[in-house]
Amino acid sequence: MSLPHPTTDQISLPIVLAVLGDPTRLAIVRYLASKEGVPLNCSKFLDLASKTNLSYHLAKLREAGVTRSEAVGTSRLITLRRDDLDKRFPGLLDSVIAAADSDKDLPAVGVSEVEVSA
Amino acid sequence: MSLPHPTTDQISLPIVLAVLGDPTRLAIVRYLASKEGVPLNCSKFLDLASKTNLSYHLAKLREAGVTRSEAVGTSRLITLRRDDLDKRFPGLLDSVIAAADSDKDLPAVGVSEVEVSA
DNA sequence: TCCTTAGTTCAAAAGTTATTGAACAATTGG
DNA sequence: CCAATTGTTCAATAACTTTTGAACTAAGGA
Repeated sequence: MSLPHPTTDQISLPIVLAVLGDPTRLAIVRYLASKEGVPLNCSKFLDLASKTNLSYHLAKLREAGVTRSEAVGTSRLITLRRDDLDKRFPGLLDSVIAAADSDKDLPAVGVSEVEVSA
Repeated sequence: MSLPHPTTDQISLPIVLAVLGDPTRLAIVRYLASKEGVPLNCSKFLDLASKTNLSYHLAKLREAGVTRSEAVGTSRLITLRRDDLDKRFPGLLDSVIAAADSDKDLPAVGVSEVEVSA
């Protein structure tokens, strides 16, 4: 941990909803959820927005308490604060992610990626 | 029905989240949920905002597909589109309402009301 | 040490949303 | 018909949010 994060009980519902109500941030959260446990760095999300803009969106997610950013070397490792969100707002994250997964119009990370098969 | 409403499959997740990410609108939805089945008119929400401003917020909720507004005489009867939302985003509305109910900092309808007992 | 990589910060511009008051429309009761 | 009630619309403004590029910092490798 390095940057300011709200504590679990400081996480606010309207702020979380507003933060998730942006397609770019929803795509980030969805991707983090799909790689749960694996801390990702910002470069993973470069197909969603510019580096500067990503920095802005990732800061919003962090400040809302949705993600945790840890400085490691020159990278930031980003993880979903699933436990904290589940404790504070039971069921919310799961239903948002399920809804996002079912929405074909949403931007997504790595959609234009080449699938590497064995 | 009288005013433009999206069909169930036109309801968009980021739009719903953004619309719910406003304390006034969250309070409206919460109150509608607590009076489920009872269509309410706008005047019920006058302690949340001015008449003009309510008109704006209620239009946002309607356009997002969260509520239904029916013109009856000079009133609008407003209901939650629970079935449609549950179909489109299972579990989402319930978890948002449960989270809102547990948040003591959120504005609410009728909080300063006198309780009329028998 | 110098260069590269990873990401931030800052200020400006662009775009969007919220809030207001005054004027309007439609329905209903007297 | 007249007045009251219920809510909308419009234009203005205020307040935020998003996006951008240029300049920056900090760590790590050659």
